[in-house]
Amino acid sequence: MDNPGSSRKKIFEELLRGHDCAKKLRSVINESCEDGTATPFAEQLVKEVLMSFTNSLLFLNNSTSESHDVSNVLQVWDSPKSEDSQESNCKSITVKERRGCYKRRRNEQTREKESEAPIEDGHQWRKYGQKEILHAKYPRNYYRCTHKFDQGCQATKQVQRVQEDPILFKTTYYGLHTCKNLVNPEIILDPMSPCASSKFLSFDNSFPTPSNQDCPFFSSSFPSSVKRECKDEVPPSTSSNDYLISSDLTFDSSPRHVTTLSSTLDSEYKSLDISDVLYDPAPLDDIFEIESFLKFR
DNA sequence: AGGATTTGACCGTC
DNA sequence: GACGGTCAAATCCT
Repeated sequence: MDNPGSSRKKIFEELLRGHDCAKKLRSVINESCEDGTATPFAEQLVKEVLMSFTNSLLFLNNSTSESHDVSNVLQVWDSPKSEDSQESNCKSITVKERRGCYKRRRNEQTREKESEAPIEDGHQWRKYGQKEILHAKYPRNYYRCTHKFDQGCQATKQVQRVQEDPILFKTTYYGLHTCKNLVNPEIILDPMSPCASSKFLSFDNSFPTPSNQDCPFFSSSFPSSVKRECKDEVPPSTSSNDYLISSDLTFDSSPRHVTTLSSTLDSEYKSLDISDVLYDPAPLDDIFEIESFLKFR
């Protein structure tokens, strides 16, 4: 029986092959048209095929361990497992005994964002701690993914007001979401965004733009009136699937799909390597950049 | 009642 | 020993 890594590699290669074929098909279709552009329907079909391959590749990438993984090549978020190898010492003991089996973050890939309000980042978070930080005027708030225990999602974030500019909140993300909420996130790109290079996602319609009123995650630093973090920073519908591309909407440059969310999510996912590639609202061809990453293995 | 937040304590790292 | 990250009991909210 093949080892998992080998199987995965084969799956990747097959997906890439399909991806490549879809690309060629697109060229064929375009060439078959006099003006070099395919019919909208054909174009849409090709897009959907490409999206399917892309999502599969992305899924595969997200669901893998860091070994034998494009994550390594792509410098995808990885948990500091190597560093924490001794953590296994903690796993066989009881929860009570595990207490204190904590590691200070070090050399872990992070992404940071500052915004005027707590960020709607498309995930559900639960606050698990607050800490006064030395020389910092405002406490740091610690959040973990709500799905930490039910899905083993290791994503965490820290939110702290910016001392120099208390209007701003600095959010630091650690780890990738591996949770999978399979509710259709209806992700779209925002080709109109000024930060075209930021590959962020937007969720169709309705989730509210966060405001201080809605998302007062700061507690003790903010007296009384605000005790809770915003009920949900997000609609309960997103997760690693957030990174999936909706074939309906993706790459649709029509402004009607542009939601106000862009401004709040915006460069949230800037550092999402493979996701970046996949969601870059640049011309469709850019999506094939994934190949250069994946073939790097 | 169940889920989320608060907060003091624990413990690894520096 | 100080600091920072996490745990978990107590508390709060819906």
